[in-house]
Amino acid sequence: MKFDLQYIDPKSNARAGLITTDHGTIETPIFMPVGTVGSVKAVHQRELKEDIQAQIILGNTYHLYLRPGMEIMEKAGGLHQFIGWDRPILTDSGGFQVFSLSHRRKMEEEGVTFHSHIDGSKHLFTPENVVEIQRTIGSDIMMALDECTPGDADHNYAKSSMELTHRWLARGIKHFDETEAKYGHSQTFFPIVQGCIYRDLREKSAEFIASQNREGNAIGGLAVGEPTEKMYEMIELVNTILPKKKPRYLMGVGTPANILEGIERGIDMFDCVMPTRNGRNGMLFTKNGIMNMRNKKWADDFSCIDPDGASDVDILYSKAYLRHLFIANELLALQIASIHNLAFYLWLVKEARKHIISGDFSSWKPSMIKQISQRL
RNA sequence: GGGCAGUUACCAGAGUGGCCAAAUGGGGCUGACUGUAACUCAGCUGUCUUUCGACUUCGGUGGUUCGAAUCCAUCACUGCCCA
Repeated sequence: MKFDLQYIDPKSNARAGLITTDHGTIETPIFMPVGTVGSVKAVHQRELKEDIQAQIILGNTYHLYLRPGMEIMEKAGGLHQFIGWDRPILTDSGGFQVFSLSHRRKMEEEGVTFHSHIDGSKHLFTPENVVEIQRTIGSDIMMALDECTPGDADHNYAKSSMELTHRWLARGIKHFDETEAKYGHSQTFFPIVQGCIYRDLREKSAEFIASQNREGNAIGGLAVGEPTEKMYEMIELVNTILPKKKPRYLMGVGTPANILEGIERGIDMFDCVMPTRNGRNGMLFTKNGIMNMRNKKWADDFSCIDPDGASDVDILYSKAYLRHLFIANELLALQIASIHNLAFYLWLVKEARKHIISGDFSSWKPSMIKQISQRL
């Protein structure tokens, strides 16, 4: 993997760059659609490429390990082959599942023991076997096993959780460096900053992560219940420490506004389930604000979904029709909403990149945030 | 013409003397959703009131009773069966 930092906004920490992988180049800042189980829910690969213009998507170690399992994954020749996607893939390590399925797990020095949400069977993730699994998946960018510290953790818990994440990281890196990619394309390994909302911990974690000298770095444990302002404060702090010449990935974030604020603070990569999940639940993000498509007010609004929309579905279908599809529980509603929202997210980061390059990001951002935050 | 069953909120449908403004589903309205156990979840859905609460309801009318959606009479309507 290679990162070229192309432009830095004169008035903020926003940057534009290029990440090059064996599966192609990614223009940053970028939003990465989440395809947990090897599918961006309700969206075809063709739509991902043509309508949404996704440059990289996510997969998830935890989910793919449980199903279809690594035997099938290896026989398939890796995730790219398996799902018919020839662009880059990033895989999360399962650290977030350790957090979100917390009532079914046990953290230990060795790793995390958890029960499958599918059949209840017991499994162990270690920093090493998670690297192994991601070797088998064949993701271009793999993530270290971490504990995603809850946003309301106290300092003591956050500190020991962070220290465990750091010890796991050392083991993960060692294993990564001792093993090889399986399918002929190269892989890289990102460590993850933790530390909850505590400045001293975030600083310490960012320094430790930076010292590992990997090709890119991630910030985790944010947007997990802490106040939004705290999140911005932590991003700002961590990015003063993480190296400028390497991509920075803010994990799991967020709303369109969160993303612009993140870009301003020097983040290059984002992923979030929000455009797809909220889309499936009837919420549309547009340049002019947020719409709940189940609301009655759209029932006889025959104007197109979004006249300024970034994808064909925005012009092809009316608000009234999309509302009808949601109320009638039709699958097409989920497809249209997912395509629209993802296309909007990708449009937003592309637009941000343009303004970084043209040098007026700082004046463009606040007006954009104001516009997209309205409720329609 | 005779017999039987039924009529409950937007719909379906429980409730068969007080704990009933009335279960449950559906439908409707409004929210929530941030490294996806999520086409999910929550609230509201007779009227008035911010709440407490008050008021009007269970086909119509008239009774019985301290008290009726629930019991009785009668009328209307619906379904099924027999002529």
